Amino acid sequence: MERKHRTMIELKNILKERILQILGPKYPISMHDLDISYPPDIQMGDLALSFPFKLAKTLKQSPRTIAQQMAPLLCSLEHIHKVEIAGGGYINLFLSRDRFFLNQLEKSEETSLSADETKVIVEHTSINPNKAAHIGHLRNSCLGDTLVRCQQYKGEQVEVQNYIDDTGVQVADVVFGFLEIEKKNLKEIQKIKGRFDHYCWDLYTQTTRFLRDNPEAQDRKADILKNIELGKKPESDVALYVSRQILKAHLRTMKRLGVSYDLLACESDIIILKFWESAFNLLKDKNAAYFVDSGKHKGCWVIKLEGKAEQEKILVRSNHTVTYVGKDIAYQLWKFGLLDADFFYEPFIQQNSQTVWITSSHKTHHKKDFGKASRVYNVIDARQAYPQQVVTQGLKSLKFKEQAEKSVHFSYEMVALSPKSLQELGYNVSEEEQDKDFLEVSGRKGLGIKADDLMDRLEQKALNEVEQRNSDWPAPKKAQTATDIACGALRYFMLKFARNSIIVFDFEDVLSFEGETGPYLQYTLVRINSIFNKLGIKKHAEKESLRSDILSQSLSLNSLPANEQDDYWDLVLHGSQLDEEVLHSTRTLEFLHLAKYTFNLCQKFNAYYHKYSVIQEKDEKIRNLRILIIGYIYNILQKALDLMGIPQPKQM
RNA sequence: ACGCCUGUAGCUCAGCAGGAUAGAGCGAUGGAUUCCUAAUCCAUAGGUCGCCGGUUCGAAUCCGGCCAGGCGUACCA
Repeated sequence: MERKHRTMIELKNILKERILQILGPKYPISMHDLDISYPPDIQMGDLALSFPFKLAKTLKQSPRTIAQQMAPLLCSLEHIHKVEIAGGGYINLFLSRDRFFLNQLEKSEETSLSADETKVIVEHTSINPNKAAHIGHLRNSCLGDTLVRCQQYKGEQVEVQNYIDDTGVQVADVVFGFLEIEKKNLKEIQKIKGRFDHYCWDLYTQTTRFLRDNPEAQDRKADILKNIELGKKPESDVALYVSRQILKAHLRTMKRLGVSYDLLACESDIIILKFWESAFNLLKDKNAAYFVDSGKHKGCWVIKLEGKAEQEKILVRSNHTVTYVGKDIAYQLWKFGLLDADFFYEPFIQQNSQTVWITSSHKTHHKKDFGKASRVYNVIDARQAYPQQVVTQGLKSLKFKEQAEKSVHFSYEMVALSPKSLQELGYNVSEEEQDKDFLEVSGRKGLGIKADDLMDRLEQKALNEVEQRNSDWPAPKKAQTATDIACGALRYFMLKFARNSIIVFDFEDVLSFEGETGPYLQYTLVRINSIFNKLGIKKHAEKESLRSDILSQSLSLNSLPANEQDDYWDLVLHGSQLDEEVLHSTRTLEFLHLAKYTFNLCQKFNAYYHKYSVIQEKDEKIRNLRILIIGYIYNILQKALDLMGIPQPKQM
């Protein structure tokens, strides 16, 4: 009986099983050898088998000879209409094109992926709530949000958390600035007009400078930090106000990118609810943490790093305060449901139709079930690899082996600034800095590009482009389209690089809407939309009914002109690989695969679009086939853009 | 000093669980607008895959060494 495949992944699995059945009894071949890849050129075949190379040694025959013996046996494979030997010993398979395409069209709404976990937590964004978000934070959120979308697409239940360090040193700095430099009380702070996060951006820089020039003020700052932790007024009230205001600003910024969260987990609640005490008890019980009574760490509680002789990391300082890593171990334990402590929750804001929850230290009437994940991703930049390793070590030392393995530091490199872009921003670049390839973004120094400023600039540029092309549109439509394009441009930009590639920020690159960019992808979708519009089809239901009309007729790609057949087939084949790319991206945590796949699909489509007209085509069979392929690509493209969080304007 | 990462076209980057002729965008040059929107498409030029050695039928990809750059190794986060 014929087995239907929903996607290329499934077809490959079906083929692998069958090949193993056929060749297994005669040759020493395993599932592992049976990797099915793609030939470099569609003329050479649709799928490629390279296992003859792997068998050459054991069989003491040339790969080509082996391929020649095997090829005839594979001719009977379902879905395959031709087998060829190529190169030094490849076996290339040609699919039955009509059958494959019809199968794809029938099953286009399904995926072949499935969940592996009971619950996945992704923590991302986690910006210190003391200043405006900058481009480095945007990279974090774009990567994190794409991970979330891909995991959901795969079928996982995903919970998105954003960690709010509302009692940390950075918040204390700004509180110091307000109280000691500006001499403002809470009421006066509340009266500040304009973008509060941008105000604090400057104040933070000013404070850093002040503290550098006035070392004696450090005592007062330490005092502030302590009072924030202890909940003493007025410092703690100011800290709370500042951190909540900035948090709201961050959420607004991220909303512009289509990024949202399920839970905002606050460090202040971790402290009040004594998460650390619970974790500390566990660590002490199992001798995972121990007290040091001599040497440079005298008086501290530390944890040992596995495999690294003499390496220990401080969890509790000699003044009895807990380090960030210590609190993070407690938080990580809680995420896995391993801690004998829990938060309370209350709604923080409504975003679209979704409630964003925040932790609370007071009992509330809301019954929520956050945490208890079976896998956790922490989206944190590469410079924090070491503390992240300590967090995982905490789990390991407590013998939570499985959880340690499923604690993933989703690491990515920073966004840096070129000396050139710094000059564009009006900074004085020193000679020493001039010679560097890039300079690190520094919130402390105020060195960086604020996320909102960049978004504003992108939107302005997009608006100019929209004006040029569609001057007759109503203003709100122009504005919305510009917003969509700006978001698409930024999100694609953040995804197109490998994680461990440092992005040296350049305005020209980000502001580009041509070539390998988000707007290129959006434009491709707009073009397809436009064809449907001209065909008089605007609604999804109309598209579906046209599709089923066409599908009810007997169709064959052979009806297409000879030169078109391969171009058409190339689109079909490429389009079928979305799930494979999502899986690949999710496994490697490299979403550039998905990005580049989508870009590639658009390139192929745009070339096709240019060569073959749908509306002008007189031959009904050909026209129908073209309608099918553009609808097919449209669906795939929509899914791909959704996964990357790239908005889909109807026109542009 | 140790640990991790990076070095591929003029520039920015893919490709690295070994596999067919090393790709894309930008930039450069030359073309396409009786058009389903040129935010597009087509063509041309451009490479010692940092260097040396090793493993292999086969190395940009794996291993070792060297060179260059970055990041990290806080009682910061």
